[in-house]
Order: sequence, then C-alpha cells, then structure tokens
Amino acid sequence: MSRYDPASIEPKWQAAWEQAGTFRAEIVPDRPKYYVLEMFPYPSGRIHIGHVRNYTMGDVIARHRKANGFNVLHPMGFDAFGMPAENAAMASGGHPKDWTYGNIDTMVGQMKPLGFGLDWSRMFATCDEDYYGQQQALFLDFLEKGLVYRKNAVVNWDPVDMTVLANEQVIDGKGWRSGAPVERRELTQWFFRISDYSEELLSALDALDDWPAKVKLMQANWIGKSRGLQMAFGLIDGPEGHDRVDIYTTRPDTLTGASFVGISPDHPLARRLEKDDVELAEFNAECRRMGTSEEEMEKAEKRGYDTGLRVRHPFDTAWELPVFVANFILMDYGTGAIFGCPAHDQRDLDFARKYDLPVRSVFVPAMGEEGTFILPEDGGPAYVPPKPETVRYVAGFAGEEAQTGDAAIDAAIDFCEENAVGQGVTKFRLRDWGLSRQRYWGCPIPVVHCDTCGVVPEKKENLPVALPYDEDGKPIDFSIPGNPLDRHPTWRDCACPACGAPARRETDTMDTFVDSSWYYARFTAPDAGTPTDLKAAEYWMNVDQYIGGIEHAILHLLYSRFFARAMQMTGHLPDKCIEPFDALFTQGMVTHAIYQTRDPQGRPVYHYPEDVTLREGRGYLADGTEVEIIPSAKMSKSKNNVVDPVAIIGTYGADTARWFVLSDSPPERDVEWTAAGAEAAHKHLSRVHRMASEIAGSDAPETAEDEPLLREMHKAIRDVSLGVESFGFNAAIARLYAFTNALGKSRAGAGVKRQAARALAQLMAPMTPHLAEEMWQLLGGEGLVADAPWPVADESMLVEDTVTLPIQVNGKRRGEITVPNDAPKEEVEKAVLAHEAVVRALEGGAPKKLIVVPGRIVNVVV
RNA sequence: GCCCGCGUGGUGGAAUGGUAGACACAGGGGACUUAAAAUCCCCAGGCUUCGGCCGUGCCGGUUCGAGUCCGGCCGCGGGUACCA
Repeated sequence: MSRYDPASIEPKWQAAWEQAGTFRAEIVPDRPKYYVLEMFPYPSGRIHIGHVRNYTMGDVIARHRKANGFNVLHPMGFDAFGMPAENAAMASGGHPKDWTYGNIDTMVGQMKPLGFGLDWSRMFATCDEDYYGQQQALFLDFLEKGLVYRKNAVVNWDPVDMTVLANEQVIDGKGWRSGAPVERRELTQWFFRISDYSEELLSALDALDDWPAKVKLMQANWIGKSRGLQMAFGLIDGPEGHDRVDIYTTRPDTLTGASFVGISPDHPLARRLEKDDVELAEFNAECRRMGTSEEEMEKAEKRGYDTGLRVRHPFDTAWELPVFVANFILMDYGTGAIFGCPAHDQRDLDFARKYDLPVRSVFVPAMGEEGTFILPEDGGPAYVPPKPETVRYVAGFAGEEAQTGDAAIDAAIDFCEENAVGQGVTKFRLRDWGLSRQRYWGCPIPVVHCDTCGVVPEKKENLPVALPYDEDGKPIDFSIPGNPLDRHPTWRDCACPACGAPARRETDTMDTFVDSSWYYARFTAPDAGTPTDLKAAEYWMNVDQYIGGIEHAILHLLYSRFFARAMQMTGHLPDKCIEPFDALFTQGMVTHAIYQTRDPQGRPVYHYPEDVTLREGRGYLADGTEVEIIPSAKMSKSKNNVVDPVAIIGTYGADTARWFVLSDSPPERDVEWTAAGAEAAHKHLSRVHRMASEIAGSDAPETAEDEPLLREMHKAIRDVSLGVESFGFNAAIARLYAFTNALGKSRAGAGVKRQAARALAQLMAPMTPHLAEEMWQLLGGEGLVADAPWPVADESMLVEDTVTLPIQVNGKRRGEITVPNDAPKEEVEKAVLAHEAVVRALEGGAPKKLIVVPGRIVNVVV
C-alpha cells in the first residue's frame, strides 16, 4: 500500500486538470454561469498564508458550484501598480517594472502548486500596457461625459525630498524618509464626480441582500447623508467682500445655545484675514502643517484663534458672537464654517472652556429622567442624547417644549425657512474621488497640456500612453528625488491632439483604486480591443460571489460601485451591471506574531518568523538574542511577520495548507497561523488516504452495520453541503472529521464502505482536491472528481425514529428523556412529569408551567 | 476623535433564543513494539460535603429559558478618503 505522498500526487492531478481544460471558462449560452472572484493580490514578492486562505475559500465555492452544474468563471490577476514598487526601486535600485513582473512570476509560480481551479488563461496585471491602455480609454469616455474634472486639492508635501507623501508616509507630521516637517500644498488635480452619485450609492445599498450588513452600514455612514440647515451670520465690519459667514449645521435646534462661530483655516475669510494678521497667518500655517488625514485632524488638540471679528445672531441682531478660526473644521465638509453650541457638543464645550466662551443649555433631560444630570454650564459634560430621544427644551424656539431631537430639528428648519433666515439642505459627507497621483508607477492620465488649447484629451488611437522605461538610454534612476515623469528628458513632449502644436503630457498618474475598480469586468473579456466586450459582460456579469478583506469595506467597494455605474453610462457595461457584486463575503485577516528587537536608537527592528526559534513561548534569533513577541498582529510586509506558504507546501503539500487555513477558524474571523495546526491537518489527510487505500483493497461482505454508515454518510452530505453553501467551512471540516471517524470505526461491508469513502472524497474535493482525485481513482470513481456531480442527501435516511429531549427545571438542565420521534405532546408531558428529577423538584405539587418545544427541549417551571 | 466589528476551557473554535464547550491542537493514561517512531483506544471547563454549585470580557435588563436579544462599560482589531 502506498503512503500519502502529496509531492507526487499533487503535480499529477494539476497536470490532469490542465490537460482536460477542467477550469477553462467558455461562454455556453444555455448553461447557467457562476462568477467567483477573490480580490486580486498586490504583487508584493511572495504569496503569504492570507492569500492561501482567501483563494482557497473562493476555490471551494468555485468547485462546489461547478459540481452543482454551473459554468464557472474563476479568474486571477494582479493589482500591480502602486508605491511599494517605487519604494523598492528607491531603496535598493532596479526598476519598478522589473520588480513588479519579477514578483508576479514568483507569485504565479507559488500559486499554481496550490491547485486552485483558476482559468489562468485570463490572467493580467493592471500594469500591463494593454490593461491600462483600456483604462485610459475609459477615462477619456468618462471625461467626455463630465464624470471627471479638475480642481485644487491639498497634498502632503515633503520639502526636502521634493515629493508628495501618502498619509502613511507621514509620521508625527514628518516625512518618513527625510524627517522634515510636512507641509500642505495645493495642487490642481483630477477628480471623479462620485459625489453626484451619493444618493444613488446610498439607496442602492438596500437591494444588496447578500452583502454583510456591517459593510452596508459602513458605506452608508461613509456617504453620510444628513439633513441640516444652512444659514448666514451677518459679519460686523468684515473685510471687503465678506459681509456674512455661511454655516451648515445638523443641529439647528441648538441655535439658541450658540456661543461662537468657527471657520476652517482654509476658509476664504481666514485666508483673507491672514494677509493683515501675522499671528493668524502663523496659526493657519501651523494648521496647514498638520497631515491631511481625518484621523490626524480629529485627534489633534482642538485649537482656535480669535479673529476679533464678530457676527450677529440671525435671531437677534443685538446678539454678537466671536469668530474663531479652528483647526478641527474641515473646508471640505458643509460650508467650512460652523456655529459652536458648547452645551450640546463635547468638542465645542472643550473649546468654550479653553477660550472662556459662554455655555448655555438649550434642552435638558425630560421630566422624570433627570437622574444625576449636571448642566454643562455647571461643569457637567456636554449633553448629547440620541436624536430620537425626547428631551425638554428650556431655550427652544420651535415646536413643543417636550419633543425628540428629530422633531425639534424639523421644527427649527421650518421656523428658519418661514422667517427667511435659513434654508433646509441635504448634504453628504462623501467627497469627490481625487485620482491624481504625483508618482511614476501608475496609469498615466491621458491628457495633454497645450499653451493654446489648454487641457486636451489624448486621441484614443494614440493609446496607450505608455510609461517610459528608459531615461537617456538607461533604465530610469529612482534614487533621484522627484517624479521621473516630470524630469524625463523627452517623455512629456508631444503634439497637441487638437492643434498639433508642441505640447506637454500630464505627468500625474492615476490612483491605484482606479485599476481595481473595473478589473472584475475586464476578466470577462481580458483580450478585448475595447475595455469590455458587451456580449461577454452580459453573460458572465455580475460577480456572483466576491470574496475579500474587510479592510476594503468602504473605499474599494464604493469606488467599484461608482465605476460600474460610470461604465454603464458610457456604454461599457450592460444596465444590469451597475451593482457588480451580487454577494460579498469579507474574510478575516491572517494574523501572526511580530518578532521585534530594538536598534541602538530604540527603533523597532522586525524579524522574519523563519529566523526565530520558539521555545516555551519565547522566541530567539540564531545568535541567541531574545525577541519581543507581539501576538495576533496584522500581517504586514513592513513588519516582516508574513508567513511563507511555500515552505508549508514543500513539507506537507498544498492540500494540507488548504485544509488547515479553512479548518482552524470561521472564515469571517481573523485566524492566527500556527505550525502545530498544519502538522495535525497533514496527519488527518494521511489517515484519510490510508483508509481509502484499505477500503479500496477490501472485499468484506455486507453486514448489519451497513445501514448506520449510510445514515452517517447522508447526514455528512447534508451538513457539509450546508456548511460549504453558507461559508461555514470550519464547521463543514469538523463534520468531515466526524464522518471520517465514523467510517474508520464502521464494521460495514466493503461495498458500502467504498460508497461512503467516495462520498467523503467528493465532500473533501473542494478543500483538498488532489487527495480527493486520488481517492476517487482508488475507489473506482468515474472520470475526475472535479467533474462529478455533487452528492445529494437522501431525506429518508436522515429521519431518526427517536429523539432525546433534555429536561430543564427552571431553565437548568436536570435530565433527559428519549421518546418516539412522533410522540404526541401529552405523552411527552406525562413522561417528563414521571421523570425522577422532576418528581424531586415538584415535591408532590403541580408545575407552574410546562413548556415543550417539540424535538428540542422541555422546561418545567416550579 | 469618529464609523464598523470582535471577546466562549491551556489553545483554535462549535452552538435556527432551547443540553455551553461539537470537531481539533496541546496535555494525561493505555494498547502495539526489545525500544522508539508511526498507528489505535480511553480521559479531560472549574469547584464540590458527590446533593449539587459556578462558568461564554464586566455591570444591568428582557425571557419559562440568553454565548445568542436590549442598554451601559472595558479590552482588542479594521477603516478614517495618497498603504493596497
């Protein structure tokens, strides 16, 4: 009998699938299709165990749907543009293109041995000229339809490296390489008009029934629809052209508690005032030195600058309020100006206490709800109850005295509109999507700047506008600061597409989120001469099951939803594709301990897991140095805590790796990689292989044990099918362990055992496809198990004759009874009351209540 | 800061509002073996006066019954618009 040897059986079956074209996806008009897609990887250099988990999940779904008769599309590609390639070129020389394609080769070579049922013929990388050329064509069509425009926006500027920094490259307000304080700089940049679709992207979430509720909630909050009031506060003796400050508020019911007006440092009034006020100019400059991220803005200490100017309250012209410039007010949201009501906003209260501004409550808890309430003006915290809660308005001006915040807001808006002091408006938090990046390794924005014609779209026949590889005859040198496209000796030079005069190319490239916003559509026709092929899109779209990390819950998924709409509008997708992902599953991340030591400066130094030896919960380097272990950390290239699956496959085989990543945790939750788990998985698969070999060689006659095994088989078919369909992979695997144990113990005859073992092979096939093929062949299965129809449970074999009911007394388990499956309720009650533990508890009396949940449980209340 | 999750034995985890801890890992005991490896079998939440009692991050609530639903905390994670 042969041992389980994945190193020989895995390549054998991979070759068999390859030769048979098992996973080639071809359009077959009459067959139902199923499109499974996992978020494609960034080519970081090597695959990690997170990829294995993610793609194994997709493969389980794909193989299961194929077995259920669907024509399955399951493609793979690479999200290949982005900063790491440029960072690598800067850090260790070389060219981003060579680095990226080298990584892709490596990763494909690492993925193929995993035996995923992928149609590799459709593979592309977003940095392929063919792909980004088609993306440029999309951009031009979007431009023509007015879906793209230019405006100014701020970026993080590193004055030493002379480059724009990403938010993650700004650390404590300083550039990550240069250490120089970061400045905010305004540049003219391209934007997609995603905010035009705010309402649509919000309301369409309702129909996404097979998306996780949490993702829809996150998107809804991100889009942030709010009904509020816009109104003007008259400015007293303001500079020329500034006679009012327009504010936006979602709490107009608190207008009578206003104690100041705050404006953003980027507000036109602030910009005007700083010209004559050195101190304010310094304050604003300091605000602008902050990073551009929302997190940083919000976490920063709330600071303000009293402009000395005053405004009149719209309700009472005698009531004057000071105007502050405040660092926490965003120019991008609302009007860039607010009124502060310290009593009902903690941030405003902190601000008021800092700058000694008045605090005046507008409402207090409802009668009888006061409890230990302390007024904010008496030192209590800001009183901010949920809007649906009823409160008592002590300084109300519209509606009832006792009313909910929601009702008060409506009444306040009505009041302001009737008195012509304000206007009810709906606003969204969602901003337009800035797509310009001042970097080399991205899709060039296909426009030309002409001195006479201005900004001119490139002609489609001139696409792709390809990235230059060389500079002065040599590969571009990334050790020189600045954008290589900007400084390239010839690349920028071109003829104006409109007038033919010498002109300059746009040197900005596109955000890599653009690349990933339509790749799912390109997979349906990866070689088309246009971005999509409508016939192929019509057949394959939408993605039936999309699988990816929760970290993409908002940006990637929202951008893709926008892009699908924009592509539909420009004729690149059929109408039915505006929501491209029918079902979404967000898998958890794979975590792994971080091993770190410190350099002489106290900065962390991260070590690869393979360089660390674990002994009794502590970790040591080869030279004996102990490392600090930070458990369950997100895997990150920069932290060197990425597990390498190649070694796992080499030791145990792909099926073991696949089995383990599914078995150890529920798929939506994070999983911590452990070496012991892989060892255990391998032992189990060896055992299954051994059992299959034994059963294949047995000729034991049929026995009385045949039927119990068949019952177990049908129950396993039912439970595993359900598990696979509902992403309960770990539960399905637990069930397969139990079924394997039952098969191992069974004394059934060879015929029934073979039947059960073939079912086991089929049920395991989505997870461990190579082993399953081997078993299938040993056990006399016909053809490939990958092509075999999914087994169906026989309902009649699932029905049990008797059922065991636990008996509770006052909700606590005290015993159990076994009754016939179809016993009438009266009979069950009689049996329960006769039970020893119940008799003892009743002490001769009658139960207060007797609850019988048929087939489930009995509860006696005494 | 704000938005969204998650929290169950030594460990990973199971459990349509209905027997908490399935299935595994690590551990203990046994069989086989000259011995070891491999394999197979058994035990296993804590406490206990052996009647039971306590247990799903903490506090409270709803319910005949709560890991599950509701409210309030604590801890950890994801996102926070230029990481992908």
